[in-house]
Amino acid sequence: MASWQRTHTCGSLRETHIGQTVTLNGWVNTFRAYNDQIFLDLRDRYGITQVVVEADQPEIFKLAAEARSEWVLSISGQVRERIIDGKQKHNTKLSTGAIEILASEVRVLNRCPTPPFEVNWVPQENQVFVDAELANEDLRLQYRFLDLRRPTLQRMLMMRHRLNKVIRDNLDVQGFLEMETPLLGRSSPEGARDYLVPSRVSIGSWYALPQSPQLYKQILMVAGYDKYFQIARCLRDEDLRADRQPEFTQLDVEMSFVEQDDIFRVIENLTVDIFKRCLGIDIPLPLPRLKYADVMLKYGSDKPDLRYGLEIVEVTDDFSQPDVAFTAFFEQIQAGGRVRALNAKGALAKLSNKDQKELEDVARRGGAKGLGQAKVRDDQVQAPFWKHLPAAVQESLLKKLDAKPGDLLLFVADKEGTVCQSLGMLRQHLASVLKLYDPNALDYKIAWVCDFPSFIWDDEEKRWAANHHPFTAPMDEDLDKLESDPGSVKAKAYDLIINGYECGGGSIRIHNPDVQSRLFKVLGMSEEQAKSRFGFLLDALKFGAPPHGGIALGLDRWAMMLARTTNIRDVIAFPKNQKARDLMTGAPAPVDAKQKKELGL
RNA sequence: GGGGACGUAGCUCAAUUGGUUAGAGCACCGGCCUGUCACGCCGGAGGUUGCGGGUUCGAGCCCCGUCGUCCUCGCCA
Repeated sequence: MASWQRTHTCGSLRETHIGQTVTLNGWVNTFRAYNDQIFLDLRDRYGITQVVVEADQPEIFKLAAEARSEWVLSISGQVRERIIDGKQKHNTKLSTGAIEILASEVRVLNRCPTPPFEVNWVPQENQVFVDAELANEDLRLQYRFLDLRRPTLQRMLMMRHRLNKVIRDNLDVQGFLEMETPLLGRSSPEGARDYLVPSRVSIGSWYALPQSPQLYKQILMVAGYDKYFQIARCLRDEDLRADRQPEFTQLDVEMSFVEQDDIFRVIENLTVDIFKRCLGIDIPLPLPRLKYADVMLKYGSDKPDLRYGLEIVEVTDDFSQPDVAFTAFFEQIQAGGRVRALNAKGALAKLSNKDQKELEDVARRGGAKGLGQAKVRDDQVQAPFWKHLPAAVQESLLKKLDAKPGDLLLFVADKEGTVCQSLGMLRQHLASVLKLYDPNALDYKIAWVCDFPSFIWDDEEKRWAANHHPFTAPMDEDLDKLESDPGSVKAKAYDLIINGYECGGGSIRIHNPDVQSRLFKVLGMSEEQAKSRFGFLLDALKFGAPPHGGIALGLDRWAMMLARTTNIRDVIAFPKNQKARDLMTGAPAPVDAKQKKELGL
């Protein structure tokens, strides 16, 4: 008796194999049973092959008749063309559809109870498989081993493999070394909440799991490994989102003797390679470089989706005119605020009254107290405040906003940050409801955002905080203003954005211990505090640190982009839910009293 | 920590807005069928409407609480 092990996969057999005796291993995708004949569609990750079992072989026919969805079978038999009475019966939905296996051997490798939800692959005319109807995500996460059999999840995880492979190939060619850094490290107070691990051999002391390999990679630069990368797991104990997991993966890159442009070149080279080899798309270089201040003004976000225009227009000057008799906006301006607007082109016809009402909720979610809406009609503009505006201002606004009949103009007056946030959210919302882009198209708008401010004012703590992180170098020309005017200091920091997602971020680091000390001082950190927290880094910087800098790409988000999903859990084999729980394993879970005692808890 | 949506058969969803015995498709079980291919046809089984309380003659539907899931704001250097 021949081995049960496969000679081919379920996606590999073609007309050229006709006549061969083969063995396939796989899961029962679907079955169609007659009295005297059974069709089994056998599935593995390569595809589906139809198996026919005839009643003239009673032993195997009986076995096949028992088989159900998701049983694991080994089928041996002859490959034959699907042809009946001289007529071809090919199934064009399957790449293996010209042939089938006439079973001479059926072995049940494992049985399976009726699955809690259907995971069978559904063939389509274009020979692509789609999912059966999706069950609730929590149920699917609980039975992740079944969910992972779905064709779309398999495709997305294979895409992720391709992404990792391209990264390793590309960076190797560019001369980078892949190096590992510790998971058990030291807590650093800046930034996100740490996941902590108690030490058994040093009761009362704790490790922290890394939020990123940031400090280690800088030390590697000091050590002379001038081109480093790592596909690194990072952990942050913060609340989750559709695009955020507590543990996530970064492509961590660091280089010595570089400035911003060098980092851009390396990552642009990699980006082109990734999109070419993962999707067959050509990304034109160089990537656009946008200034932080400009994108905040035009798009109300530091990670704008550039697939559509819909730019925000500054109209503070118009509402500041002395003869404007509209006090609500004027009061905001008096208080130092701004008035900005969006033109939702053609929205009057495209949006229902309910849709238009919802815009106000969106603006409120962004922090605005209200939303000024002006409907541009053929003969007039409908808005409560419009009549309070002088004709010249009306004309100026219509011109600046390029207003045409059928347009809906949306105004927000507030503090600058609030105006940006609410109009930024409105812009995103409008693009979606007005269908300004096709979410299913292979349309990628990638850009750098740079010229970030070094510091932002933390209103709660009443101090300056690092916008990026405290090792980010200020622009050379701003070094003088470090103490006198921290708010105006710009950083050598940059983000990489794709379709509205922040997919990477990095900076040139401070390699001069004096500058590093000055920066800690601005952040309100004393010499002693800095020493106790980052002493090893400050030491290292003293021992001949080369100028260096780097970047980290959020690989989960890259995988989302490439796989065209908005759910990060789709590109992670074993993700956690929104409460950071693993519904399959039940983690986190209580531990034994004995375990706790050993750890001094 | 705040806001929102959802929770009805194994799964996906209905239930004329508080009114008879809570329905359908898929899945499951049984029967029929030799060219199906997400086979088809006939039949069957399957429900503490997440849980607890309340209002009412009467609750899947209304109210309160609670648990769970997702989205979102804060947060995420």
